[in-house]
Amino acid sequence: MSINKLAGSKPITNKREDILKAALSLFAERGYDATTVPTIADKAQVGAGTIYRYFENKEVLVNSLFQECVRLLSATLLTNMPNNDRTMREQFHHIFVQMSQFANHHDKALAFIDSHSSARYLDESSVTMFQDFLDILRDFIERGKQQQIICPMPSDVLIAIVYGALIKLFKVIKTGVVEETPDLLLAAEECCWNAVRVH
Amino acid sequence: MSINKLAGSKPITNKREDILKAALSLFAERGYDATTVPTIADKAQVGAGTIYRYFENKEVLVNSLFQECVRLLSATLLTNMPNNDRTMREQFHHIFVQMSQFANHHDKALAFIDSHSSARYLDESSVTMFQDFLDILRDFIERGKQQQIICPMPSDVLIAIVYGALIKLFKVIKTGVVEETPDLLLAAEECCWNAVRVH
Amino acid sequence: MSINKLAGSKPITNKREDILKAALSLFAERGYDATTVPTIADKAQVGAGTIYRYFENKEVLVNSLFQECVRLLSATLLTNMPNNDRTMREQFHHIFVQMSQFANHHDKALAFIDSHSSARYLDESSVTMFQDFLDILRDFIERGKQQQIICPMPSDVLIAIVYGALIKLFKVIKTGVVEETPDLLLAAEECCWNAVRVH
Amino acid sequence: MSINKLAGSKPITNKREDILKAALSLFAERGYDATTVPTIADKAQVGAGTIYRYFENKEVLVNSLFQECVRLLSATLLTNMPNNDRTMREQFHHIFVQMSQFANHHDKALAFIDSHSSARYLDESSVTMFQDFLDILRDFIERGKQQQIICPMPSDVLIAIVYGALIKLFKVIKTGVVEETPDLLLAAEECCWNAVRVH
DNA sequence: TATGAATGAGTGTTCATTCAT
DNA sequence: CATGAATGAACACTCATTCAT
Repeated sequence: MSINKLAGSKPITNKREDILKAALSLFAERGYDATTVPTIADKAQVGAGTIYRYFENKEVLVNSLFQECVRLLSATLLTNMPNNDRTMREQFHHIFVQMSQFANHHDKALAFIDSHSSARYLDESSVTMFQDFLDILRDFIERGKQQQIICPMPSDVLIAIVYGALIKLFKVIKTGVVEETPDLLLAAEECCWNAVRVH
Repeated sequence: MSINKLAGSKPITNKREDILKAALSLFAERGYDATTVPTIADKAQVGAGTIYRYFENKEVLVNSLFQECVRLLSATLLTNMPNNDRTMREQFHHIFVQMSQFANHHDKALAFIDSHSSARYLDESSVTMFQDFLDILRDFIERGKQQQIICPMPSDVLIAIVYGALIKLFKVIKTGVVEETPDLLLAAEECCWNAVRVH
Repeated sequence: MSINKLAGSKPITNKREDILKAALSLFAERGYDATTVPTIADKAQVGAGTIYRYFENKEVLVNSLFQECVRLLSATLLTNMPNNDRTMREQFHHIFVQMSQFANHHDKALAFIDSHSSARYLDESSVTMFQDFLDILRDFIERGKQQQIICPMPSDVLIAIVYGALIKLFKVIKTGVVEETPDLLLAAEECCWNAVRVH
Repeated sequence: MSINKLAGSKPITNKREDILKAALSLFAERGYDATTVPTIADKAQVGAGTIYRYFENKEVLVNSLFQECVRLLSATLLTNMPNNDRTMREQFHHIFVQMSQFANHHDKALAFIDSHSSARYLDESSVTMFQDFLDILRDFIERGKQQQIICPMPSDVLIAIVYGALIKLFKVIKTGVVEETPDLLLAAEECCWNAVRVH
């Protein structure tokens, strides 16, 4: 029996996961079109043909990966999300902290999501899932507007501002240009909050 | 005399411009790697070989285009830039308005610049030119910090927040999801300003 | 077990060999620049991409082929080369006979070697290997000069004369313009020997 | 009036000659297929289109050049050719000397002729003209055989031997590997003569 | 007459995908 | 299940040739 198997259980190394991890890293760094399937196979330490056992083709792979990343991001945002008897500011703090955690724990996932979120090869399911993620922000924004704590502007505009700011913020932190300290994060969070709150 | 010529001047239809325009549109929409040279040629209504009379290869083309776009964006930002005896808020208004104008007048240039600004095929000159653009924002930010009008945070972080917000903001406006009205722009400008100013 | 396999051995049809054989035929007949890679692939009965699994590019292919041909020619010349206690004439007989055998057994190799031996795309290794072949002739010539059996002239000149004569001789025989008989070969050998020996 | 024109006469610089000269140099050095028409135009200092005023296409150009070179070589060989009351040896001396002169006076013509004499793009007229040149050697050889001064072998074989030797000989001299002195030429001539004469 | 910008068919090469093992 | 050799369509790029000037 293979050393990789325990009787009746899953293999210790999961090839599907290896492939997704390799693809994430490469898609995030070079983009979908500049990443070849054999390169993914090399990085995942599997044969090129093996990728086609788990994903019908390259487009299915990128959609699977996108959905997995977005699902995880949404799940992260929703984890322990304070309910509505907490202040909007506390809820925003939660969003910011969870985004930050996601950026830290899933190395290139945020960059991958952002750079691929309007790609021509995303299928309906991927687009929907990304909208579902944005809807988490939208819900927050709209509740804030109802409570007259967040600016009375079209939600899409407010989402764009805060999402755009967060994406570039975590990107610049990731590059190491600035040191990530608790104080810095708190200050940046305050900036983003100031962008959307009523003054 | 040909209708295409004015005495002593260049031809009215400039193939180099046609190629750049077609490339901008395609690179912005599909990305560099997914855009084929023949497709650019078709859209520019020139032969495929003609592109190589004007640009040594595809990489030179994308760099030329990138530099031309960034140069124009920087020039737009600097046009009639109020000098330092105007308030920071007035200066920010100028930046915001000029960015908005650029987004309106140069259809896909902002999206192209943002999605290609950290591409592996950008040459040193392109990278420098993009840094020069960011330095316009940086100068503004740093003068604001000196005057204690802008938050005392690392400039790179503040640039990321405001640049990220602006990029996604003009993108969502461009898509037509929200109607671009003077009031909306003023409100959005205020949001972005609130993100970075001292409270 | 497949008919194409013998236990522990390579497949009976070797694609690398097929490609080299097809390339030899085409390069010899039409030259390097007039031979397209797809044409080689067709003749070798492989896909165009397959050639690039075995050779990095067309230049590597032509160099590999050149080296293989020259190595084989040198090996043929050196096979059973009589040692120095045989007369120069006997040694020359051996050279002539082996060249003739090579021309007969390796259909277009001699023409290919000659027409490509000063090509701009030959790499250092190919050039060296061809010099090594010429050095076999040079060694012979110089031993002959020492023994005052071969004309006291610059070796390069003598090599040119005898190599030039042999090349065109085997080419005309190959074309079938003249019938190759043992007598003809012996007479031609005598001609070539007379060109360089002392009278 | 142009400085290049004298009333009623030909232009001082003849573009057709310039093109042929440039083509000879490039074809001899890199071969027909590796030489581009624009490169010839550059070297000839004419526009690319100009070449097509003088030659219908690239194949017509190479055939015209080939024929001009071979015609000149034949003419050189026949110049002052001693008639039949001179000895065969004297006639061979003439052939050798004239070939040597041709190699010296027409820089790359001999290399060009040899490397292109069996090219697929030569037309009937070119092939005939090259045969006519070989027939000069053939006539000499056959007269020598009749007089039992030259070996009683197929003329094609003897031609191959002496022509092959001469080609490589003048090539090695041209490269400058050996210094061309009158003595060297006389000795080399003797070698070539020994190859074909009866012993 | 001479030009060289423009062309598009054809080149060398890559890569998503298949399938025999 | 897993593989990677093999494929051929599609790519970036070149160049013989044309034609408006």
